[in-house]
Formats: sequence, structure tokens, C-alpha cells
Amino acid sequence: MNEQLRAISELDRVIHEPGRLMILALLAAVKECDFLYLQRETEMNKGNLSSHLTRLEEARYVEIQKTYRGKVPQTVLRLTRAGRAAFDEYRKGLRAAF
Amino acid sequence: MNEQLRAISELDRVIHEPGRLMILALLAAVKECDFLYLQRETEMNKGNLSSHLTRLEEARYVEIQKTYRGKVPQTVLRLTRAGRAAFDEYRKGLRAAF
DNA sequence: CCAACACGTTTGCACCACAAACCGCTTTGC
DNA sequence: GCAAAGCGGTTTGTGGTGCAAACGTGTTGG
Repeated sequence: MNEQLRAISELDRVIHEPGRLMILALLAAVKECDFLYLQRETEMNKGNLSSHLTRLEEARYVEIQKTYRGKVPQTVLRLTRAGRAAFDEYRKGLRAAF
Repeated sequence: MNEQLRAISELDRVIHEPGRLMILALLAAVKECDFLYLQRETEMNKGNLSSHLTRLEEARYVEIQKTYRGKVPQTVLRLTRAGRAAFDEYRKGLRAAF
């Protein structure tokens, strides 16, 4: 197997999913944001977004912090150190492949 | 939605799957090859490879030509024009995203 | 002959992305 | 006040799909 193919085959499948890729790309850029901002930016529906976030949390790539803005619940998202590392690694893999 | 996120969300899902990405990357490089060569290079099992190829054929991205090498059946694969265009477009999308 | 092998394909399952339905809370209308 | 609608998400149901094991069809070896 050549280097290009190996790079492709080793891409992190948790990150590779476009929905999650969008989330990670955004979080990598802004450091921190809330659920609704993420929803507006990605144009995903709530359910879809919520389950991708859960998956990213299970992978320890994203931290989910539930809080309140006044009386309104607010979910704040942040990349973990591992998440940033994995995302960097993923991009490195892509560059190696293309 | 910003340009990066749009590029990600518009990635062709048929191509985005790593198994098929490997197949297309290889076919783009060599123009034509047979099933077993593809299997060795990608290190996929036959079943997996076969179904990805079927999917690529259904998408009209790959041409599957069954022939013989002596008495031994041989399956020759080739990128179609549409396949090459879609692959180029996919790579363009990736570059726009990263 | 018939057993083993070569070249793929089909089947069965397990997982997962997606959206509809739901839930608890708050605000609005009357 | 108190239904009804809205807000911020989560859970559920399901169709689709990636994967490997089992199968099929022909060929070769003993």
C-alpha cells in the first residue's frame, strides 16, 4: 500500500463525518461557542447536531458545558486538547493524501 | 454559513467514504487496473471491495469490465469521465475546506 | 473424479446519520 | 392565573451502509 492510500485508510472516522468535521472546524476557529450558534452556522437541525456533539464528547474531542443565560438554558461547546490534536492529525492526514 | 463549512457540507458522500476514496485515488493514478491489484493495494477484503465498486459503478464513476486472462476471470476497473470529474471536484472541495 | 483453489458476489448483521417526536422550562396572550 | 406557544435541546425510530463471513462458479491438481 502506498503512502497516499495509507493516509486515506488511517483517517479518523469520528472526525471524517462531514457533520462533525464542520463542528470541529468551527470550534477550532472560535475556541468556544454555544449550541445555537453552531446550529445556525452549520445549518444542521437540532437533533442531528445534538447527536454529533454527543459522539464527539464520547470521543473526548469536545467538552459540553450546560449553563444558563439568565433563565434560558445554554450549552457551551469547546474543543478539548485531545480534540484539537486529533483534528490537526486529521488535517495532516488529508494533506498527506492529497 | 461560511465558505469553509459550505465546502465541507457539499462534499460528495459517495466519494467521501475512505474505501472508495482509495479506489478512486488509485484509478485516477493508473487509468486502469484489475480487481486483485486493487485488493492488494488497498488491503480491503474482496467482499468489501466488491460492494464499493458496485456502488461506484451505480454512481457511474467507475466502469467494470469482466474479461478473462486465459481461463481465469479478470475484472478490469476504469474511471469514467464523470468519475474523474467528480473526483477532481471532491479534491477541489477539500482544498476549499482546508 | 473430487478436493482444493481462484475470483468475485451475496447475505446478514451491526452501526450510524438523520429527522420526527418528545421533554422540561419559560414567556405570551387573554 | 392558566392555557398555549416558544425555546433549547434530547431521545426515538428507521432507512441506509460499511463490513466480513458465507456462498457461487469455474479451474487446476492429484
